[in-house]
Amino acid sequence: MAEKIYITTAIPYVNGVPHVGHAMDYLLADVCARYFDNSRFQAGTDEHGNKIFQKAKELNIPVQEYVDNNSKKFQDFIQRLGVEYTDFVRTTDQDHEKRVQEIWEKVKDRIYLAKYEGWYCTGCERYVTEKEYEENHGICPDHQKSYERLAEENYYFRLADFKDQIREAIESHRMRVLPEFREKEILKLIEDSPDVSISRPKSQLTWGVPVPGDENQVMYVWMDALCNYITVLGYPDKDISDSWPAYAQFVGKDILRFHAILWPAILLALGLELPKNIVSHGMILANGQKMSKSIGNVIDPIEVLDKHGTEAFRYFFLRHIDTFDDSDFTWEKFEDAYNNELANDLGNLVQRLATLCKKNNFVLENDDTPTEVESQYDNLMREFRFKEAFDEVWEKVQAINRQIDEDKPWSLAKNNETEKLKQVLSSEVTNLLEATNQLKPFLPETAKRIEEIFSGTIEPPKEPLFPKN
RNA sequence: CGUGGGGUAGAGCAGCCUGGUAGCUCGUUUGGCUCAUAACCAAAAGGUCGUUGGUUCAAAUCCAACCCCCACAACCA
Repeated sequence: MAEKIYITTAIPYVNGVPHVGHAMDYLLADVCARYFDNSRFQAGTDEHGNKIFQKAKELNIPVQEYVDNNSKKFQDFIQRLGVEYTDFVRTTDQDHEKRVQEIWEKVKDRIYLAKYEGWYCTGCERYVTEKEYEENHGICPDHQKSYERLAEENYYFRLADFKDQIREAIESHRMRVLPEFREKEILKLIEDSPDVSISRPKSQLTWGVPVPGDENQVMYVWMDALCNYITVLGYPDKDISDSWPAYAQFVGKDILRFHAILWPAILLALGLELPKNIVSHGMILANGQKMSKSIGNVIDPIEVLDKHGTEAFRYFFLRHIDTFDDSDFTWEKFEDAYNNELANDLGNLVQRLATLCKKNNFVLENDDTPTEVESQYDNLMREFRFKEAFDEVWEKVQAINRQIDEDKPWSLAKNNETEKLKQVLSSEVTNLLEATNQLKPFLPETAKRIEEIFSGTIEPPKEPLFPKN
């Protein structure tokens, strides 16, 4: 058996409930994993940091209990998306914490202690950039407080040591950054990326992994969270060479820079190979606007799932949300896609074709799986252009509707042209099964149902695949 | 002079890198069919391709300038 293809998703910060945007990582990774069915699939949750610590305090529950609950919510969410992972990592796992500390020790010669000075908001409990400071005229808009000039000691990671190697890896496509326009962005960004602060004084951050050998410092998010991709495999205790380097790492564009610059630097420091592909997707907008709690336009993915189910959810987010770029979600678009495409194009096609087969006692004779031919579909899938690949599948579905209209099997039946009728139905069903095969990574349950319907005695489903409301 | 993306039919988008009759989906109008979830198929209407200039036999596509929108800018997916 060939080695497994390792696929990863970003680990969400569990200071809230699953957001519709989280779904993109999982869905894209799942499509990829299902396409190369021999894959190892990581998912997880990021559970350290002040926001979580405070949130738990506000709710007056122990922090560990709080993150346990929230992590569970994400696991349930992933399951409801029909996404099947093989490994789940939590940054509060003991194994993870221990391994991150070991990793820290291994890259110690790339880490140095330095003073950080900047404008700090005691309300937000964070430093702001010079620019933000100027734009807000020195006053935090969220808390109406003046920023304070503070200084503290942080450990920094010597990113500068690896810039050339990383740039070379990206340019040579040894490590691909997708899509292309993001690659350009990252290549520009590398130039003036400063060393990254990877710890905080304990006085400021308690809920985190202690820095080994310095009881006054706690690891800040990056070291802790990014390393999940290898700690979950067992690094450094275990040999991870059957999974690492990852074939594809899926991330949102907002955290691409950390995955395409800092993360490779850490890997290089460890002497590990770089991932083959880093695939970034866009944000989901609501009516063209960024979703935010203050505007109140947040789409709750659970509501969408409750209303329309897993398959419809996957359909919309994989075909009508661009694989790489920002896209708009509106209920109207969702419902149009459901009715016009899932119900009318595909659902109705299955229904009419199954009925035609049944009425004419047609059974597919050689249920050999359709011959797999290298096609545009495969090219697109391998380039992670899932939406376009999905379009390709849909074109096939629509072509079968056209074919049935042209063949007019009902007339053939009326005129007793049984041979021709058999031929025509056979071709139509075969085409549908071919399309179904390609549908599998996107809509696995639907594909399974269609295959069941057309195997053996063909019986149209009593309940339509996608009932209209 | 921060970085990147975008401005193409009523809406949403593709085409631009590798110039050569302006395309897709939805919506609208009309016709066809009856196997099907009032579904399916066909045809039609609808565009100064942000603005101005340049290169060229030829520009949505290349170049220059400008106008407008959006995202990112050390943790709000």
